[in-house]
Amino acid sequence: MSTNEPLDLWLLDVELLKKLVVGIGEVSEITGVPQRQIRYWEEKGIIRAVKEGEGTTRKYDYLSIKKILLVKELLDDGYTLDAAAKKVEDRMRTVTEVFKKLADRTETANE
Amino acid sequence: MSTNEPLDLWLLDVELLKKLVVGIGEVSEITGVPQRQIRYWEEKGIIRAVKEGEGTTRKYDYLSIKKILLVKELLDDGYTLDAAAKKVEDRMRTVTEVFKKLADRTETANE
DNA sequence: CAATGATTGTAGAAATATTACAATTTACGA
DNA sequence: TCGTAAATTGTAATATTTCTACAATCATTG
Repeated sequence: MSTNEPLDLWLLDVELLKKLVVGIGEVSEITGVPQRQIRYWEEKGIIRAVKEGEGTTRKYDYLSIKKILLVKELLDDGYTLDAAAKKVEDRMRTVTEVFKKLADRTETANE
Repeated sequence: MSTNEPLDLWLLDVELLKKLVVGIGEVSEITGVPQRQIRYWEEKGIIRAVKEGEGTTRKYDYLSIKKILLVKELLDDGYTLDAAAKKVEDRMRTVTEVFKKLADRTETANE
């Protein structure tokens, strides 16, 4: 399927992707979930922001945004917030695993 | 090499990746290039930020950050800023192409 | 209806980022 | 060494974005 694997790997640069954390405003724009709601979900322990220190602003990484999108989807499907959270948890486990594997692969391949 | 291609593709979600734009502070942290310098490079037309409207803050996407990292590397190697910019331009052309291909692939595979 | 879950509103303060003007440093050929 | 253009850096005043905290509003269901 892939005819140029090395370039693909270079392009992905999962290490960089992991560092890409965006502000709540952006996340809201991207996902369509209001800032207020995102903070609320965080309050409830469903989402976790990457705080970089005390008295700073929230930052969200790729996986968190993915998670927010999933929760939103499930809510639209009629799930309860807690139920959605639980279901998403399972899904994220798999994703995170693949993410790690991918990271390992590119880590050794990229330099 | 990849034993679980569908999941990999789902994980990548290039569409999402394209929307991931981060503030200049983050970019500075990630790349190690001072904010001031990033703005300067932009002034010179080497970097391009994704402004989301008039009178708003700068945002940078994955490829821009990649670019900043490349420029920085070349500068450290003794290149002139203009020379570095030119060299990076070539490299980015390839990257952008692959990026597009990747996007096409996942676009059709993900929903 | 009452109670719980989920969301939304907002003021005032804190954190981040912007612009614009200017100074400083570096590299290098005359 | 001097001049000069390139490159970087400093910063004050202003603008934008985000934070917290307290509270109100809907919706669902027993």
